[in-house]
Amino acid sequence: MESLSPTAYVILGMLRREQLSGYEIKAKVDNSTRFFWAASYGQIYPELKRLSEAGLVEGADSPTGGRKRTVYEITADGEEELKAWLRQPPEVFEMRDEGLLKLFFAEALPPAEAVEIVRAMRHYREAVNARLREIEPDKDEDEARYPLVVLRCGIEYTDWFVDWCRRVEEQILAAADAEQRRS
Amino acid sequence: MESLSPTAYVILGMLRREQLSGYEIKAKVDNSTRFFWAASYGQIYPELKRLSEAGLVEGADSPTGGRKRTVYEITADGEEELKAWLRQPPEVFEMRDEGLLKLFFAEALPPAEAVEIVRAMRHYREAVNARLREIEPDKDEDEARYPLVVLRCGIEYTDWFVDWCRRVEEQILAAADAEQRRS
DNA sequence: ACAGGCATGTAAATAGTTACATGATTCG
DNA sequence: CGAATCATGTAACTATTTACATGCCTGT
Repeated sequence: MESLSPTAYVILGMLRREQLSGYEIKAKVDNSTRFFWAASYGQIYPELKRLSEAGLVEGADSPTGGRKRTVYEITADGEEELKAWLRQPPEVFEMRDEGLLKLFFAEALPPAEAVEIVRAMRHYREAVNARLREIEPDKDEDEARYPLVVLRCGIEYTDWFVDWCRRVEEQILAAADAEQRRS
Repeated sequence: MESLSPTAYVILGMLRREQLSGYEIKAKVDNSTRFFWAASYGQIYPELKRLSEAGLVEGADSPTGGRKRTVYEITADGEEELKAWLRQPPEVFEMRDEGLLKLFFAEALPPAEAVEIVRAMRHYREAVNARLREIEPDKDEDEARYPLVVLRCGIEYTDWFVDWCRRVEEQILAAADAEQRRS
């Protein structure tokens, strides 16, 4: 069998706990894994079709009133595929942070403008932190142990990042001050 | 003017400090921004051509012996373009971490296997941390202030992440223990 | 002589986002 | 009634990686 796209496993993982429609999967992803693994409709719907053809999920019509709707359920094969993937060591660790990239090149700007880059980075992380803290109390400790562990990772990470930004902001301003006094 | 691809700015940023060939740009990226902004040959060479056509960089033949080689230099327009970009608030903050994704779904595995996911994550971050610490002493404090700030961000981040992994590993094993004793 | 690094480039494949089209239902 | 949300899907675009092809130079 051809290997599955990484996004396929997000779908299998989500379906392992409950039956969901494509629309609901997208909503779940946006509220949880999105911060370290996003997925768009453009991937979810075609992928559901492929998984269905491969026999890893099964769809059933389940209209809400007259609105047509297909809910998917994971099959035994799907669950095996998911577990086999979980047992492989993770390989993708990617980060694309435009803020860090700009800061890296910030020598091209005066300190007062360089510090703005870090401030923008901090504001973004503060917003994410607030968003994650909103989600936290919803989770039931027992029912969602690992999702909660991961969520708290996000909170702790953004806490650390915000603190780092604050320190760097001060550092840049202090260095600029010292330089000005020297001249 | 059409807006530039994000990778174009990596090139402009690198060329602002010194003239470089495409090959050298790739090497620089691999030793610095790669951890938060990668670029491959497949992007660098075509992008250099485009930037050259747009007048933001200028290439000059500079063969090493009989081996042909083109070094690029940033133009005044290129520098303006770079600064204008640096002044825009950063927008891309993406992360794709297969380890966190697997951990999120780890309920499908027994704790002894779930903990392996976290261990793999830790080993990866430990390796990155070691790599960054190797690079650190090379940097001259004054000549590369911002690159050093960013590098130390990477070290601190991986330090934090490794510590988080250790704590989660213990937590998972402790929970598994408690559950076993209960039955 | 040959391995490894320097050097440039392209083609194909894969990934992923965005925008759009369609239409039903629910809530205020 | 209109806006928001539920629901499914596709097309076009952008980004990016991987693999390959080519060939020179340096050190062993």
